[in-house]
Amino acid sequence: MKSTIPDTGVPIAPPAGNGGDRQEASLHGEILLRLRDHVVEGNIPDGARVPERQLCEMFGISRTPLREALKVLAAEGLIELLPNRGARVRQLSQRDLEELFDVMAGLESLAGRLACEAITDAEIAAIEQLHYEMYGHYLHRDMHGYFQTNQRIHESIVAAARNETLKTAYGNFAGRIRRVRYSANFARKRQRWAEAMREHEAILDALRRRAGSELSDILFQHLRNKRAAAIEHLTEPQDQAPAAL
Amino acid sequence: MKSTIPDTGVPIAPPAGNGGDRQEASLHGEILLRLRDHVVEGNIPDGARVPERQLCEMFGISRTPLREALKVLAAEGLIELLPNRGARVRQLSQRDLEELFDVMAGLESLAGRLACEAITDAEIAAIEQLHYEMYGHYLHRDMHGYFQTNQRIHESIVAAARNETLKTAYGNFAGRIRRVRYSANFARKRQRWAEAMREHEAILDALRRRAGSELSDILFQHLRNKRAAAIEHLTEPQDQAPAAL
DNA sequence: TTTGGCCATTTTGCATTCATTTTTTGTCAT
DNA sequence: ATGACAAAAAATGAATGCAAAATGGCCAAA
Repeated sequence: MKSTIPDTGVPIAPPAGNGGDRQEASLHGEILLRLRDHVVEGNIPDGARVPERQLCEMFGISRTPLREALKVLAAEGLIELLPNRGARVRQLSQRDLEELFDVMAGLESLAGRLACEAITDAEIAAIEQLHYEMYGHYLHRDMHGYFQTNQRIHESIVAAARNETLKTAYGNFAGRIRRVRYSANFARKRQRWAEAMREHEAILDALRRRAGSELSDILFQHLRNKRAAAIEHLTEPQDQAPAAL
Repeated sequence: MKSTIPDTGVPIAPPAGNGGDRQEASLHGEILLRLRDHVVEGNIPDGARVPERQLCEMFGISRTPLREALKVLAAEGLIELLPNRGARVRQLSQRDLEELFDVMAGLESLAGRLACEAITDAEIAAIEQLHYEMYGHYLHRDMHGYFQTNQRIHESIVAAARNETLKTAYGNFAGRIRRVRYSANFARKRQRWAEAMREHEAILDALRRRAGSELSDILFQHLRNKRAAAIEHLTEPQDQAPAAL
């Protein structure tokens, strides 16, 4: 029996308006963006098989552009392609996470070093602004606000490095660990939280003095501590994390 | 066109790396490796249009797997895909090169830091061995040998970092600037060469003492100097550009 | 009840085909 | 002769078709 392919009702938002730099003329590019988001946002359970046909119906396209997008996502490390057995959302082992966090640490460390070479007073002022905003969230115990502002600070440092290649690579790696990164900040160890605030003070201080090498060290250590918190949080997820296995 | 791929019994490629795997079961994977090599080795002039048909004939396959490989190479940054106008070998501007060198510097810097955490005495001894070998090439003014050994030293440091994710990323970026990197070492400024040797002494020294932060700084500066030499060499290539390899 | 093999169905991988878009070419007018 | 315009040719983007492999079900035998 031939199941009629629903070519009319596309359940997922079509191109529509795009905010930012996300726009692709071709269909495969469009699919790539949407599929990447779909995966990063965690709509597919870890390690689950994802039949092409299902994704095709979901996006209302044929298999060719979808398969092209899958190949790219596999190259990015978001999914893995098993020969003749389809695509799976890549299951990140604890070791994978440790490695990813370290690479992120290296990239942010680099970003800090480069930022000190070129950052303007205005940019520093903007980051200071974010810092105080984040401090406010900290005082109010506003986890979500803290997380958001924290992200923006780190992104500001990366932007201040004035290196598009670095920025792109940073974005790629960040995408791979987005969910974990979020929960890492949610580790409700108040002590770690206060520690992170102090580290951010040191970051700001080094940035003001344009002390590249020093900032590099501080950022690396900061990310290393975040990594420890994340791993710790994942190792004992009895708290409230979804079992997922 | 029968695939006739010998069943090596390799069911699943290790999920650790994605770009560095040296063998693929599927045709598109095979093509990806061959095409990447083809591009990296410079068989296609910079910025030249590359008709799909031509590549298809070259590899003896149809367009589908080839196009999949092209998408991946574009995602890696080796080529660029112009909408409805085909693939071009990506032309690297001077700014692109500067950025790439800086990212490489950041990754090696990270590698050095991580290596200090886990490197064994045997590994250090091996690197020392390479170092003296390289010194021999330096004394004999053997550029090619020097380049090769130099590469192996840096790769050994990356390997000692024990981070497959880092290793893969490093390999990707290294591929993008392979030719330039080579010619960078060919800059026949004797002064720079001697300087590089001294820097390598310092690298080895810091590595012996497992001084991670210090090694991180040295490696970054070392790559920065290499970057300067490369850019300088490219800016005035009237000298003797090693165009044809 | 469990285990192993056989066959139907589904899914993947690649080739081929179809529809646009781009590029080239040929003709005509200035 | 040169430039503009139109049609032909070619290339790209996407869809479809087909063979091989994998998945799952079924039944027989231990």
